[in-house]
Amino acid sequence: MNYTIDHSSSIPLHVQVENLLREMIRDPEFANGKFLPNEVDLAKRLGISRNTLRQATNKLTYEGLLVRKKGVGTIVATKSVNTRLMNWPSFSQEMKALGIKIINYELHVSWEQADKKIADFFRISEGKKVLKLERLRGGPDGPFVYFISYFHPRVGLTGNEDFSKPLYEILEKNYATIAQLSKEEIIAIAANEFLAQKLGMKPGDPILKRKRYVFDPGSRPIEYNLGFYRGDSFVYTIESERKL
Amino acid sequence: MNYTIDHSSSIPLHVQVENLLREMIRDPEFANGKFLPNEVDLAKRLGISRNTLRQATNKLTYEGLLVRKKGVGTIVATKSVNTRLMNWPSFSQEMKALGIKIINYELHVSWEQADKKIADFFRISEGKKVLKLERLRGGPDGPFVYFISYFHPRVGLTGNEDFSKPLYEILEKNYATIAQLSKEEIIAIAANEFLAQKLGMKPGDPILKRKRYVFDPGSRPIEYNLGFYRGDSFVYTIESERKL
DNA sequence: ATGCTAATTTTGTTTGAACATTTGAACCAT
DNA sequence: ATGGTTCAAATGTTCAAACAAAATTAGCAT
Repeated sequence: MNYTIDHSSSIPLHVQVENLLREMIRDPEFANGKFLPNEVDLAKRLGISRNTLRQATNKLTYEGLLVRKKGVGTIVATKSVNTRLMNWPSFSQEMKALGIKIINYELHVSWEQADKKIADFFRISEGKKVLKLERLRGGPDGPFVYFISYFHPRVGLTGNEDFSKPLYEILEKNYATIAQLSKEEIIAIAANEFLAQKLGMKPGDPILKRKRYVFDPGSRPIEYNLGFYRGDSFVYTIESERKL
Repeated sequence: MNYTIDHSSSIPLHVQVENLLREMIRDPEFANGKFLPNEVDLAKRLGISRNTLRQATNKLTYEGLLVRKKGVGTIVATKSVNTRLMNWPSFSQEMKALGIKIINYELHVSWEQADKKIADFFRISEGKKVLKLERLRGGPDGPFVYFISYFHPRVGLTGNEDFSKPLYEILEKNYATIAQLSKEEIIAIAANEFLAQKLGMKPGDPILKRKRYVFDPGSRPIEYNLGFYRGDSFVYTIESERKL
């Protein structure tokens, strides 16, 4: 592998090194607990000073991607420790971060009359048609989440979009609608017959139910989302900060 | 205000400066959009090199407490800008918001040897004694959550505190320890014999398990918290904002 | 073998210096 | 006034060097 940096480039060396290291630690040769070359050598190899190298590693250390230990060396943080504050990860991003390849097991698009709950949230009249998207998704070992999404008519979805692609991509690229704020509710429920069958569980098994209300930058409702996660396979991770 | 630092102390200068700056920016004189003294002057005034000062400001900048602008100066981030994430409600606050009066059904305090998991999180040696707090709490209709908390020895709890009062009150008032950041994991599990008995459910019933890692403003671990919520009665609510 | 000691390796801390880049203000010519 | 240039101030980048502190390793004495 030939990780090198460009001294004549206009972008700062420590930024180049930072990006380079981000690639490095994704590389199986270094990933997950492996040692990085020691600072003095690595700096020499890259043709930069140790300080500049540390400028980059400092940032990655803050983010929790690297763990340094005095007298020992620098290792790539194990995944469990990881999970840095991504402000609001979409499902695809969440899974990618965990190194899980997403498989769509089922995908169903339909137009449905808004019931009271949805009409209230969307602030539209009851009975108006809204797009409903149902997806059974999971990893190589089988499905582990059943999604139901309703979209506000305003976003202009036709139902003919390619929903195998990440949702945020469809919304942002094709419709310039940017989700901004979400409100969530999470509870534990027992699987009913339907969900048990979809997720490969027994009725009564624990399921994580996540309701998500999504708003655009103008605080207008754009999506109502329900997710049913297999209790044994999904870990929902949150990182939050307290107001002073 | 005579902010000074101790050159003979064993704790690194840049850490002292970092803490000093944290106080500074809470000071009304600097808080909220005010300019910090320029780097060269401030370094000189503190009797340290500019690099050491930047080591501290870098961290605060990364945390979003300071905003630096080339050619202009460094200002304290305004709170509105800094509200990058939601407030972080404690259990008491959550319940109060829902209009539920909290009742402590059981309360048990003990000292326990830290196992590997806890020792790792607290960054202490395995087997060291830590305070363990177990609480069965709920509303008028019965208990609906079982809490287990472990506290870092640093916070200095004796075990004789009045734990019927809100935790954050005990920590902030008596020990000036302010929780700042938390990491959470939520999964759905089936109730075991013990939890079913405590929460008045049947074994196998769905339970929401919440792991919470709590850090102080210096990112030092202070509490490890486990919460087991009755699936049918508790709603966990989250509000988050997306970075643009 | 066991346990202590010393050497080595590696990251941590700190300083000083030089130059680049960006911003804003002062100044000047039209 | 307007526009452009210059200058000063502030942060940004980068290097070289020295010593401190912690962890591991090697070696030595018992």
